[in-house]
Amino acid sequence: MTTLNRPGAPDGHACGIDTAMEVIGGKWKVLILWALHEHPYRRFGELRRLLPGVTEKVLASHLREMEADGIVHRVSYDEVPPRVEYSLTEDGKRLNDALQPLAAWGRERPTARRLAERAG
Amino acid sequence: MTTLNRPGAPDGHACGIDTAMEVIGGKWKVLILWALHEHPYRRFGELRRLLPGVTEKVLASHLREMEADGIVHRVSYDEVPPRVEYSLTEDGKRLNDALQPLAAWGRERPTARRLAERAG
DNA sequence: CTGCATGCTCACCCCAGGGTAACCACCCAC
DNA sequence: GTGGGTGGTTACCCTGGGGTGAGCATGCAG
Repeated sequence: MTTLNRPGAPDGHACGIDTAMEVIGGKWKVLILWALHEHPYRRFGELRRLLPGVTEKVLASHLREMEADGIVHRVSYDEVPPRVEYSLTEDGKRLNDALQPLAAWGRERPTARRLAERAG
Repeated sequence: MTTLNRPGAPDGHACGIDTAMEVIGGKWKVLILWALHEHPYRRFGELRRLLPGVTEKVLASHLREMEADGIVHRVSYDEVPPRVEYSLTEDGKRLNDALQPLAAWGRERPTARRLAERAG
């Protein structure tokens, strides 16, 4: 069971966060989202270069899932060499917007304790 | 490397989302956050009952990490039987607030494609 | 003495998600 | 014919996060 198995949340709330968490649950998904937000209409290789450390396999599978989730749009041009362009859908843009407060929280937070712990 | 290994994000943005994602990265953390938001000052056992499916081990370790991250506050009363109360810190409350747009996105989203796919 | 209730810890196992690397089909430049 | 660049796929391996179940310290009710 990879989903959060809650037909009704703790006390009846639909909550919705778990839905969102599933969609952005991959290791690189928020970064892909962010990259596509900053650089609309990128090709596979460009995205790969924008995300140092990601492997082709993982990038491909993440993009595929995000496409299935309707947050990225994929356009394949029938050329040689092949060209594919990825962009955010409207829903993806809204997701990105919804992530901004979280990003702000992350940036503002008062010197997280566990970061020190990890560094040490 | 469990962190997202980005001294500077894709193109120089600090981004901050990855920080937040680390903090809420556990399977049950957002639900704990939510539960503590709806029911402030809950005991371990109560929390457990609020999150059907979570095991003691995982709940304990998640609470521990969240405490280390400064988003939950733990108060242990020297009684018998032991009593421990968990609550959100100010930072935790802010995190919860920051999650609301995400929750809204999750609730509003137009019939996610992969949900159907999973059901089928 | 037994059981129950609390809030954990410990030892163990399992599997999915992610990493590694090779390969494919296509065409062009050399 | 060899190499490069495109956007992938396939096979395999490996780690760690989470699940399972037991145990522990304590005191009270029965």
